[in-house]
Amino acid sequence: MQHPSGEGGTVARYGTEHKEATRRRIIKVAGRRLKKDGLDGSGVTTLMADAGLTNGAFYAHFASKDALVAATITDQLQEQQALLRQLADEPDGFARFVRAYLSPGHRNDAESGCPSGALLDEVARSSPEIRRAYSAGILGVADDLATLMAPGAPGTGRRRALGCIAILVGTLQLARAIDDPQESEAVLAEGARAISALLATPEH
Amino acid sequence: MQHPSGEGGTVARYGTEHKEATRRRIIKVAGRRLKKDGLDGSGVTTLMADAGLTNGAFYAHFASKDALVAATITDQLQEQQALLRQLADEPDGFARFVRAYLSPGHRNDAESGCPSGALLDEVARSSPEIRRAYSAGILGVADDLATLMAPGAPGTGRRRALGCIAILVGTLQLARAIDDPQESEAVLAEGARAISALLATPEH
DNA sequence: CCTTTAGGATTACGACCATACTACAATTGG
DNA sequence: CCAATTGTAGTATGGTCGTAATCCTAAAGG
Repeated sequence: MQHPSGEGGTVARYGTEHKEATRRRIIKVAGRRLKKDGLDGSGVTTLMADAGLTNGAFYAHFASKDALVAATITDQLQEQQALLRQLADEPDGFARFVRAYLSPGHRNDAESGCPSGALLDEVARSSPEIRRAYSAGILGVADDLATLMAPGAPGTGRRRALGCIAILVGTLQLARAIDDPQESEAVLAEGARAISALLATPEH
Repeated sequence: MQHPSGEGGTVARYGTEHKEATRRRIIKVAGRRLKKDGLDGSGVTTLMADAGLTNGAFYAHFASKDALVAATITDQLQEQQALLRQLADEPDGFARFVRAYLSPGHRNDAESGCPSGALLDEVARSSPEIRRAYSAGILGVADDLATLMAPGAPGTGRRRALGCIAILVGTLQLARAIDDPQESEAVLAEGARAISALLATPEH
């Protein structure tokens, strides 16, 4: 294992970015699968098959399933952050975000939707590793959402944004769970009303 | 299977209520276990062991695990309904309910807390049988919560109550997931603010 | 151009746990 | 004391995570 006289060290036989690209592909497809079938409902074999690989290759990329879940949650929340930053450049960005979040389309497509809406109570039961990843990620999301809510005062209102996230997530989950189309859409509408009500109250 | 001449049918050798009592015991302890470890995280063997039985006896009481989960969710939501009815007789029942729901104690004790807060996103991914049980149960809860919110006008405001439930559930889940005591408590406080804001707005 | 070589993937396996089901035994009321 | 009902214990099948040995291939060097 030791190079007796050398410094050169490891020579990259594969292109340096090949492994990293594979890792990213695994994380991306795992995002969809985990949101669709849940953290406990998705097995390593299935997750790898989604990425076009077999189970054995998994542990060359991640130390454990929890490590993949943590990495995936971090990635998902960063993607959501990027979306919020993008909306910050558009007029009525916040209103458009809320409308899309509480839409029947988002309700019916958990696979490509908000990770919090799909997984929040499972995250709460998960290992510290996963909860740490979620906590750091959601605070970042909250900061960008706060900017979107009050473009004039950057850096303030993270906690108000967390309250807004709680409303959005709870509403989405309830609309998904209720097995009655009319009541489900009524829930989405009530969620939008709750957001408006929250915005109408003074900051603190 | 057909009794050729009889009406009397089955003669109960065990006290008629013995099996029913066992069934109820299973459902009660399953409520705690499922909320603690999740729907996917709890196995039939564990659930039966909690009730002091072994796995084999399970299928004398329930047709499948889904059937038990559905029965348990129905029971849990009926228990929540009973709590709300009880609070309706006391002054400031609604405010007290919200305060208890968004308390650190409830956040730290999912096992004996709200079933929606512990299981909502898993319910949304579950079989039609489970979703039906949840839907019927939560609408009952919403009706009683509506009465608690506006004691003067019974029967109205179910949808507003559903909006309130969404806020409570989302807030509780977020507070449980966040791995930072200060931010977690801030989330609980923001949830209470959101409820107040919702109450301050006109009905429709 | 061809061999060497190491990194990455495959297949196979181990130990364990899941649901579902079935004989068999224990219990208990009549 | 009988017999139905309830519970035990064990089985079947499949899925889980994680590990280990084998194979393949792409790149480096002669």
